[in-house]
Amino acid sequence: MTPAAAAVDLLSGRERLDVIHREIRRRICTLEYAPGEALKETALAEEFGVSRTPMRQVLQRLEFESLVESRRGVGTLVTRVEFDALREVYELRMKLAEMIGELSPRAPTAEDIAAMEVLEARCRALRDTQDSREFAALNLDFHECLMTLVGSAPLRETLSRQFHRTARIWLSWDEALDWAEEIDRFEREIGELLVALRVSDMRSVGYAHRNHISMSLLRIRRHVERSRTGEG
Amino acid sequence: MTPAAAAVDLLSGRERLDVIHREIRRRICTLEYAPGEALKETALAEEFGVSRTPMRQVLQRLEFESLVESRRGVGTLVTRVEFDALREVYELRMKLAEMIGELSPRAPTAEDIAAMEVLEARCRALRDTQDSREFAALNLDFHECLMTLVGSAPLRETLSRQFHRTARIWLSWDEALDWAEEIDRFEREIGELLVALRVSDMRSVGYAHRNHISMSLLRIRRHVERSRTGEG
DNA sequence: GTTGCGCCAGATGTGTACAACTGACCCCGA
DNA sequence: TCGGGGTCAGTTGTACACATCTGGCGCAAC
Repeated sequence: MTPAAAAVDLLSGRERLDVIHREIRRRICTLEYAPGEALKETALAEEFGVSRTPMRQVLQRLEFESLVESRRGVGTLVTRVEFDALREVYELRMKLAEMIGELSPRAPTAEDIAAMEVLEARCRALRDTQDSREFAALNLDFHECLMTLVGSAPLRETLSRQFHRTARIWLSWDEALDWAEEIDRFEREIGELLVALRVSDMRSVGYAHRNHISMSLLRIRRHVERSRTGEG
Repeated sequence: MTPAAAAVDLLSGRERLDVIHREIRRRICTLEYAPGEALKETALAEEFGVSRTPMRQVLQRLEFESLVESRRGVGTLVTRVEFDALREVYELRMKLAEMIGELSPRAPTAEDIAAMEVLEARCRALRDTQDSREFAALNLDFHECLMTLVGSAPLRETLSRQFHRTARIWLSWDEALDWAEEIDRFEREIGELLVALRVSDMRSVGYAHRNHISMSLLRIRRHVERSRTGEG
């Protein structure tokens, strides 16, 4: 029995499928599965200790989320992230982030703040290691932590969906990034959020996150333009 | 062979499933399937001339869209629309509507305007009939027409998803509504959109739609409060 | 050497039998 | 009459066999 199968075989029904879904999504968002790579239902089913039928449910859910695309006779291909689509997603995410403090905002608890402080510490520890896998994991965990602060369920779902759709873009430029600067930026964002959280100012949380997305898009645009110039 | 099966059996693969999905979604949004009603995979599969496997795909997609909920040993239940959830959805839709003219707006063509004029005519014709089925169909068609004007794909998907989630709320108050007033309001909204479309002012389109959603939420709130008062 | 055709391993899509579970009905006893 | 427990018809969840299709490889003709 594979480790993955051992981890999920004691769960039952819907929970098991949720765990498998999260795990495969994690692999896609951390580039363990590269864009364009063909996943195979049979291999995944065997790894997780289930038959093809529930594994296909998971993959279809990922297809609705635009993370994979099933093609008959070929495989289930991990999607690529095109810049135009990414720009539209980021522009939407910016607007959605503004709403965090406006739509049914939830007052942050001491636990929320503590969880965010743990992330801040992990980010600080990351400075020297340049571990891109841990960076990816931190990014996903940060998002999840932020989502717990969103009071409006439909807003939370929408934010989460759009986030995962493009989360892997950073890792694909591994060497091209100024690592220290990226860590600095990330740590600064978490710091800003913590300041706002400690005074229960969810509007500031939303706007700070919005600004982070905005600046990310600017950097992506610069990076893409530089690449195109280099190619032409 | 049932009529539904005859209509879809010449399509193949993904298209066939899309057609079935749209049809069942339509039935839910027009209250042909009442909230709480248990749909049966076997019966639906037989009606559409497919086996349970693809029909389950469709139902799972509807479950992701929060329109049904599968429960083992019971059936696939059409969800109910609670007011708190509805309020959150409407508040999000209001914000999303504002973005129609801001995120990648698309210039309306003569065809777009013509299509909207057809809807206006249908709305006018509806005034005397009080045909709630046609009202529901018109509402869905209007939404679809509006969505063709949205340039940003992620925004369009999100708007559509949130719309369908609550679209059936109107029909459940069939007798309680002032029919003539509802038709008037609807016709006025289409009229406002047409004015904006004719001058290619997509911002006005978005804001007009936002206002329509806002006033709808107000009326829903009034209706709910009146019902609760009446009950208590 | 190049091109084109055909075969085929292997992938996803579909149908079906069986397992697991739920809710209601019925019957029996107090 | 009412309460409780067992039985069972009917439903969704799972596994698997088969149908259908794709892309690549190899061979033959030119």
